[in-house]
Amino acid sequence: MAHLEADPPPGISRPTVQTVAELAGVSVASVSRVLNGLPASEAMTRKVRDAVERLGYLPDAAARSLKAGRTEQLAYAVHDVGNPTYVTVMRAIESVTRAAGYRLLVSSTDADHDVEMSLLRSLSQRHVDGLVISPIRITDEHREALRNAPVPVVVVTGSTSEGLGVEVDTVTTDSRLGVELAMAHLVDTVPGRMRLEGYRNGLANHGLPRFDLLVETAGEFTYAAGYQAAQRLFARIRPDAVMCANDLIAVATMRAATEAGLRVPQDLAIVGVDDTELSGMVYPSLSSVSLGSAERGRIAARFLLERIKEPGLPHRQVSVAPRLVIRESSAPTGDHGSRTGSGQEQGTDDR
Amino acid sequence: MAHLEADPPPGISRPTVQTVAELAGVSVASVSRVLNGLPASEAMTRKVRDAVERLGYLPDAAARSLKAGRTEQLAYAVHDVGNPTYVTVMRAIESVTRAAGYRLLVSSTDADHDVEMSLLRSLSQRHVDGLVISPIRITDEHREALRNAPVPVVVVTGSTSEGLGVEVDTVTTDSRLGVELAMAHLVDTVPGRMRLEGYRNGLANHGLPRFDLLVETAGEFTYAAGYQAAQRLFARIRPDAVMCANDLIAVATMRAATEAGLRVPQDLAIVGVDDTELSGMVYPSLSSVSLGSAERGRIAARFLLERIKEPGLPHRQVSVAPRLVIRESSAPTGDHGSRTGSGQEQGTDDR
DNA sequence: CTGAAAGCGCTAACAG
DNA sequence: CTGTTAGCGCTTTCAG
Repeated sequence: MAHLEADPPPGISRPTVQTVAELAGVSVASVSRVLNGLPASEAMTRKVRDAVERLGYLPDAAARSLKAGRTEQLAYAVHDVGNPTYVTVMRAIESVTRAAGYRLLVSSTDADHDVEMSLLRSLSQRHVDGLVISPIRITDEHREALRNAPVPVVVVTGSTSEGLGVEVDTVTTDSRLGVELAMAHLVDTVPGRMRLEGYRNGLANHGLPRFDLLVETAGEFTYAAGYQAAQRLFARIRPDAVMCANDLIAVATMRAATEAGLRVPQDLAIVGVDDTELSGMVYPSLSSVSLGSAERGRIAARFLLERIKEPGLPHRQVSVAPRLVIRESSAPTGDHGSRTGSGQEQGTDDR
Repeated sequence: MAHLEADPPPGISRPTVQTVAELAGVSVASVSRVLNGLPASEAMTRKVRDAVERLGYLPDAAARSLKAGRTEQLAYAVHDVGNPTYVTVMRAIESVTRAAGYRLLVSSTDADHDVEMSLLRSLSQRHVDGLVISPIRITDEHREALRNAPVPVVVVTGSTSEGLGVEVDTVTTDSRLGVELAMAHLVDTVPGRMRLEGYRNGLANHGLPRFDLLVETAGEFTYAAGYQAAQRLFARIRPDAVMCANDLIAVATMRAATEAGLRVPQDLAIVGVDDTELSGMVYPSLSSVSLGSAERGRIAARFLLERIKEPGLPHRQVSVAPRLVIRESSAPTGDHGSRTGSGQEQGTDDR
């Protein structure tokens, strides 16, 4: 790589303010002014725009950022872009930040811890003006990186933050409460199928004794893992209801149930968590605990923008209330279908 | 958490190489060398690392990019991050580019043309070293922007490129051929349900006369649009098979069919397009035309990396062969369930 | 209203 | 092996 004057093989190096200024016969300062909409004479403006047009000039973002100290970009770092939960959060963040003139970049770490850390570090190295991150769990390394981050960071999680241990803005939700809502619903609205007393006692005495197999999938919130766990479960017992850790697992459980000869919801009620777009698409549609993804995203975005504007702000931690969205998969009556289901969201779009 | 000298809230500016050099009692050049792993003495290395540690120093990406001319970042611009097709492409791009040491940023334009253009322009302003874009359709503005782009761009589309009209690397697939495969499959494997002769004639004479209602949804490749179109369709006729423009629409059609009292596949065969992750999740699982998303992503990534390395390369356009993946929704026999379906991908993971 | 000039933070020659 | 120095491309005082 002979580096010398760059590498303009067939091409002369791309134009700079310099080039534009020369072609326009004005100073670089004037070019900059025109480009940034600062006061300039009619003639000047025309000359500069002309030159810009002719050269196909585009300002260099790196140089501009260096000087300005801002990039006009924000980032959202997630484990898995494919997960519908993050999609909902992301859309919310984006709509808020875009309105404020920022571009949102999404970066996926694919559940790799090292990648996540390197991302957290490098993205915050002023490639962006701020960062929203949805980590699965917070390690000491995270804490360290968050503390050092030269740009504002907001953490969005789906589960209650167990006292993050760092001073950061945090938006969480009480997923435990959400699951409780779902449990109450299952117990109350699906009577006759469930041995209520034993169930309640079991819950009280040993935690969730009949869910041990599903617990095996913890940490792997994927369709595949859910499907296998559900198969194992149905090979052993025929439960009356299954509470799944997320929608992907719930949908997988629905399939496994059908294959095992269980009808949903007549024989088996199923509830998922996250209230993703998926829940309204499957048949029967899936009851799910909404963790307020859209709302969390919106709040996170607002927090981030506010902190960018005013870095000294005290750190805030809010928790969004979970909400149970009942659909066909746990409908009280065996009759599901045209009555309940259009497959569309009913009411607010706040997932 | 008093952090020593970090955390100057009302704040002294963040540390620079300058600061580090002073604290370490060495020159800025030495700091840079140590940080970039260039030859340095043991003692020097220690001193610098020490100072870096104490200051919590992180290099400024903008400055580095400005100097180096590279950002080590690539971007993938899509209309809708929520669409599973793009997710597959994205994963493929990322795994290739990450191996080459680049970070991938995803940017969603939410089907907004203006946003897409502004994104295309600004992202390519050297915020990234290269760009993959999946536009829905190419306008003159696109052509203009692509022509001017100061960084390499690769276009990935799902449909055959109608001669893009610009010199760019392009990765497409012959979706028309894909649909033909699906049509042949539907006609051949679902006999007895279909009035073959009339159907074939109809195809030959008038295009796809019985699909007019679905055609209404063109341009809106969403679940909601698909659901409504399917409802309209089933209110008018009871088709033997429906070929849907993508998986989202197909899944919506499945629900509408069920609600209309049509069993899938016994009464109605359904085939989607894109072979997304969704296709294996729904019940019955969805037959779908694979447009080779993963492969397209991989090729696009390779093209981009190669062009970054060697800008003078001639522009390439490749087309990936489509492939029909038959699942339950169009299974030849009315018997579906445990036989066909695990809900898992069978064979290659090449969507 | 416009031009000259001083850097933003970093890397890469070039000397020493 | 280490320090000095000249910019990368742009914005922004400060004079004119």
